[in-house]
Amino acid sequence: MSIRDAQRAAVTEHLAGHLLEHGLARTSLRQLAAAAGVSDRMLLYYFADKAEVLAAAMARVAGELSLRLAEAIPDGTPLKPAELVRRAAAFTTGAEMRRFMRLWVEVVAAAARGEAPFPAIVAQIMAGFRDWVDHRLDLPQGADREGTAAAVIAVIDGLALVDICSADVIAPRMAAALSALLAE
Amino acid sequence: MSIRDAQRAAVTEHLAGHLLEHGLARTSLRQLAAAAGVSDRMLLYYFADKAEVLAAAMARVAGELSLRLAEAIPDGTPLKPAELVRRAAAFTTGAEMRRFMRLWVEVVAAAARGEAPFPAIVAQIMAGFRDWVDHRLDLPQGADREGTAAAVIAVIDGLALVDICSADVIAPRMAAALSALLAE
DNA sequence: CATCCTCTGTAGCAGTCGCTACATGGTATC
DNA sequence: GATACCATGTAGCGACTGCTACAGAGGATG
Repeated sequence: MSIRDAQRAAVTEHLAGHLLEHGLARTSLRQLAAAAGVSDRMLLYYFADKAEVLAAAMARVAGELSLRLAEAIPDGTPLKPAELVRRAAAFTTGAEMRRFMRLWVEVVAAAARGEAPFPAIVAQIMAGFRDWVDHRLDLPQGADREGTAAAVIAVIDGLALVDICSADVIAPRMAAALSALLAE
Repeated sequence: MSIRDAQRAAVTEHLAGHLLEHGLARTSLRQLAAAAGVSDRMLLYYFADKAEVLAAAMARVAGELSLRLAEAIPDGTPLKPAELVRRAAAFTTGAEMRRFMRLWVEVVAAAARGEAPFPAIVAQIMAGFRDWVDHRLDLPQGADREGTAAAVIAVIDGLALVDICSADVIAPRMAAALSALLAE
């Protein structure tokens, strides 16, 4: 592996950490470079442009997220939707996962604004979510798997959205109340 | 009313429309001024600074949103949480309300980023949502009203979040699947 | 008529943005 | 040793950002 490739990997890791810590708040090239401990000039030597920088960092974040999701709820035994929502909600509202979810909401908003490279990133991560849910969903024949998977994701993401804009810690109470609302 | 106040009101209305149409994508002072049909110089004559411009426009949007919510589901007879979610979801995923919800998600993300004046705006709108839900919620004694209200809001917002980053129209299927997941 | 205040256009400031031209030291290859 | 390429720093470009200084037009008031 060339020096360039090694640096590229190291920088990507630092940037992923920076994004998880600060969200999309400090993402000018100069700020990203400072966070990664290199010059902005070198950032654009390792990557073609800013979009590629962010795409690489977000791909890394998505990889970590994917690992944790798979680890938190293995795909051995399918779960009824309500139970899947309960367990996923308990996981994603946990202290460690909040920064992932917060960044995710910010990235979705950036994608909605059409800001490159976020639309493509969001499409990819969202496909990953759908797969994750689909592999863990126990649904009767004839049910709308795709619609149900989307609904499960919506509930999880909704909890994150409300969580990041609430001053006090409301997530556990939301999750509990939600659990009571679900069938079975 | 002075010319300044009249212009201020007219400009605010144009800006609210601009935000609803384009989200937070085109919100530099010069772009906002062009959308309102005035010069950027005048925008800063009518308002103190950019934060006040956005705050005024968002207040107007919030007012419209509030009117429509109150109109869509009057607060005469309280509803069970599941039924409230169903009816609210059916309303907010409608074609006309999507732009409101999309803007809302973007504003929440901006607030999460700490970008003035969005944190204050989000706190205010969120309080309005909580009130709206609270006045329409039929809950047994002893239940966690605040937590349940937050959960209802989370579900609604989650549908919006998934909706704005989905290429095809998935909202109705999500809403239907969600309805099936809810108790009763 | 003189003076003041409200309104508005012109021009531009200082800062940040993404990105690039250029030079240079080092290393590998011939 | 000559040549070519990799890696990196310096410096800065042009565009855009939020915002402001200044001047002038026009009407109201003395």
